[in-house]
Amino acid sequence: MKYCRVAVNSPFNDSLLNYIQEDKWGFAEGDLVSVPLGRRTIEGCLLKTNLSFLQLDDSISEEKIKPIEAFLTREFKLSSEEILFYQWIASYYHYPLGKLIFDCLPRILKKPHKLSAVKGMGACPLPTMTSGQTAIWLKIRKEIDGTFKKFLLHGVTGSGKTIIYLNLIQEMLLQNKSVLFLLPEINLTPQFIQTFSEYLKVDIYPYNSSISNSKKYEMWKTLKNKNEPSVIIGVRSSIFLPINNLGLIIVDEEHDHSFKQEDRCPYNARDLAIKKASLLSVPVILGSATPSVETYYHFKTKADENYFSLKERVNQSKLPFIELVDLRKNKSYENPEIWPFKEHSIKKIQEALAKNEQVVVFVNRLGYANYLQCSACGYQFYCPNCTINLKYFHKKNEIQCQYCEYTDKKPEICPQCSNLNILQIGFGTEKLQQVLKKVFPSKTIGRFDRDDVTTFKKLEQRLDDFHQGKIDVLVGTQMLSKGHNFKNVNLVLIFGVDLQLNFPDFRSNERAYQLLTQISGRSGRFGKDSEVLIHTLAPENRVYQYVKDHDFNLFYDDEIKLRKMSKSPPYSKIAIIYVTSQKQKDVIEEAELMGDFLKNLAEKFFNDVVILGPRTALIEKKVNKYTWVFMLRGENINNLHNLLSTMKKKYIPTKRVGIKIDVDPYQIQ
DNA sequence: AGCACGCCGACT
DNA sequence: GTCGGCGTGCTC
Repeated sequence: MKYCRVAVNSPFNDSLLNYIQEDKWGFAEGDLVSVPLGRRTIEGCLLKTNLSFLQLDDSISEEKIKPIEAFLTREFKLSSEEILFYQWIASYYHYPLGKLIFDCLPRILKKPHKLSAVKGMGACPLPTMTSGQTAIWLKIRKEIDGTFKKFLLHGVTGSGKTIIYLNLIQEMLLQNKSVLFLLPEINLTPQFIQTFSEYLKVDIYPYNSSISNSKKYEMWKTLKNKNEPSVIIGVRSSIFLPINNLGLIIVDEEHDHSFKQEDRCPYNARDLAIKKASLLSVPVILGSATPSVETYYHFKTKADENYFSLKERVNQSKLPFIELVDLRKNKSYENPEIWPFKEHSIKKIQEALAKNEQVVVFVNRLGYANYLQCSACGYQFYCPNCTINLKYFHKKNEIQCQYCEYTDKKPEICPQCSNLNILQIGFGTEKLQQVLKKVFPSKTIGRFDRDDVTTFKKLEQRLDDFHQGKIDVLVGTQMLSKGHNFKNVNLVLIFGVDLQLNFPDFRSNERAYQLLTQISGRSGRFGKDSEVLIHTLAPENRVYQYVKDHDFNLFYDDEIKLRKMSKSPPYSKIAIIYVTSQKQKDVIEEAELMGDFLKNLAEKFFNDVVILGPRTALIEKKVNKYTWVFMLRGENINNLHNLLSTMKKKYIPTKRVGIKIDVDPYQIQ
């Protein structure tokens, strides 16, 4: 009897099960099959075939093993490189291999669909580069020789990183190799599709959540076999696309947290890009105006020769002048009509609009008021399903939870003391938009957040309207901050970053610095004197000063000292364990037991690993599920990994709780 | 993760 | 009686 090892789409036994391999099928490694599990049939991928019973490493009795049922498809299978890639990810993130594979693959379809790529025109010759750009291009070009190498392109906002990418991509295409271009969010796709198709004469494939499953499936099949070079512009999940003749991976905005997947397997696509490049022996280029502290540290201490920086903007434009608007001053007179704007900020907007320029207003919060509170008794309106305040939306006249579906009508009276005066605390995009509408009734004030821009189509439309000047002031969240090239914006206003700085997390300074620099970068990209107004209650905070001075190095030097002192990454590795259940009692009990187990294990075998917790998650209850967390920090990566795998193998929960491991977490929830 | 089984209280 | 909520055990 022949057996095989199958990674199945079920968490049972860490997704690795054994099945009988009947000769009639002609199965091989990488084949996608359907297998029986209990009373149902699930998907599986063959990892090892032609094994004898003795070669199965599990202790399992022979009579339990059932035969594989059939092929899922015969027109698609995983290559050995893909399996190696998935195996590495599964072990690094402590996630079941079979679950990972079927999380990543598109749904296998029976009937084929038509796939259309964007046909690159290649009509224009590449724009001439500045001497700085040329120098970097020549150096990287010389280094790209079909081996694994990584490069960091650190160029200030508006320094023209894209032109360098374009030249390198063209170089690859001439060698008949394809290029994978990763960007953090779907938002940036239209812009890059447009630029790339203008200059490159190849098929360009966008890959993101707006692509239907059938298109995704066709893309996987096509790219697996395609010999002509092409360019794929994709979000994080495109790192799994099997590209036949891949020659280069570019990760633009490498610092961006959108590369980190939070649900299912919590991978970071930037780190996977580096891993994939090394497995395939191809170069990888990371680009950013605000590199992550860890990336920068790596290049500065280990690969300085592959670090390249662009310190000047192109188009004769200068970096914007940054003014810190102190919200604490002039407490004596606040104009309630324009709150939270200051007279000064309104005047600045007025001046910009008078010059027929456009303005971007950033606030990292949705809605009208962040929460409501009774002025008499202090009662706050909480979500019944989550430990969070309900947000107030003015136009809908509702209070809403941001984690679950819960909504209620705006209360007119305090349910606790019947007081009629309910205060609106904090502000979001809707509020700023409304204030500006009142102040500038003849202007168009647009909004750009996930409350207002719900589909990719609307997103394209809204951006297009702004580019064409149909919107004068655009008020938006994070969505607005990344990589956009607005030609007529020379004034940007920023609100609410103080909150980010107060986040209890070792990355809060870094996040705030990146956010401020990126949004500021939307101002004055096309050769004018430009300005940014940052509204803050803490202008003396050093992060604001570094942003004001456009000084990455000072920020970094300061931050890396803090990291060293607190033994945070890059001086250590971090993992988080989340314990969840509908029952608070179960979560606490289980977390206590797991804590004892982990601390005991660390003490005996992994001395350098520090275990913090258990404590409640930042938001303890979300959609009626309670979460408690541990943070594990170790200087030796192997010890941290061994501790996690030992826990997974040996620890038997006494309660029915969910356990999730997050290696290299981005934010500690 | 599903799915079944079996135990219990509530409802006509 | 029997419907359904949920605790528990099992799946190569």
